[in-house]
Amino acid sequence: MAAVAIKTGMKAGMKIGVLARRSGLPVKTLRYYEDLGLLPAIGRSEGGYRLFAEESLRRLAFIRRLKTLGLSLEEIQGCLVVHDAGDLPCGDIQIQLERQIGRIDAQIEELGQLRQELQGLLAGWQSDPAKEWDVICPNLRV
Amino acid sequence: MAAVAIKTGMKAGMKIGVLARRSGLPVKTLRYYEDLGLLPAIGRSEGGYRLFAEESLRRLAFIRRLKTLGLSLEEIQGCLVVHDAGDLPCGDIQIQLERQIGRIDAQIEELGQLRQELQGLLAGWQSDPAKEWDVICPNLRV
DNA sequence: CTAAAGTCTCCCCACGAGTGGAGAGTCATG
DNA sequence: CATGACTCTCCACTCGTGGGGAGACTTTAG
Repeated sequence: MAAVAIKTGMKAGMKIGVLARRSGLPVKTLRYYEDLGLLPAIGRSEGGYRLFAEESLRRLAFIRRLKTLGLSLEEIQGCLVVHDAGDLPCGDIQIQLERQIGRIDAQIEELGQLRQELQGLLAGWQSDPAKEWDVICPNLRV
Repeated sequence: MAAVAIKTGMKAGMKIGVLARRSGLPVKTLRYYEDLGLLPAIGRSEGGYRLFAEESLRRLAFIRRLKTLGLSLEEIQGCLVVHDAGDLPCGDIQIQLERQIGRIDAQIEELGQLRQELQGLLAGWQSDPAKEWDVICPNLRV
């Protein structure tokens, strides 16, 4: 009985397939994250199988959330390193998110300019102009 | 005299280095374009060197222009095929550019939503909240 | 004990638009 | 004719985030 209690009570760690099912991520992705150091396993089974703690689920949720916010795995890892050092990563995450807003703004700006250029071109577009010998498309004065 | 006139008058074609200098593009890029079929050479010299016509310069200007407008080489090639068939590619280019505006709009929309999500998160951000045991960053309710 | 399912490592593939280099051949100038 | 500049082909690599599969091993259920 005690042995059973110990057995069921001791979480030796999930194998990767269980973590995959519980997190909804492919096994390949979990291995990839572990290789990157993003998702440390607590160890290996006797046969060499990766073993993950419950905490890995929180970690993966965190990673996924930051990924949907547009952070790269490298940036996410930066935050996790802080967390793993025992500190609250909120400050670092804030910085990353602000930087991300900056990137987005730059991109939107760039896209807006491009859009305007395209609009301007199309505004004066003649779909069937006179053929010119020295230009591929007379609408594009290159 | 006649021979000289023929010699100077006959443009046997530029070698790739000349085209590179005159177009401002790297030799490697020109070879790459030629491999893709984007920039046909008029032939080869006896020694196997690519020879390009003057027209290649216009072609490259065209390619560059459409590239700055955000079209892929594949899309550009689509337009050039029409041109090479002897037709005016204006209609096809117009379609591509309109499609490109559509892509840009979709991207801007997506970026705007992401930006808003980030803004919302940062609006209520607490850079030094109480530590919680079951969450990596209390600002991110994952 | 056996068969199936799970897991391991290792390597290649994808995308787009090139870039870099090796080794060999060609051309132009002195 | 020699030397340097030019060009050729072929191969690998870049960046990020994994996916696919082979071949071997481990674990689990019956």
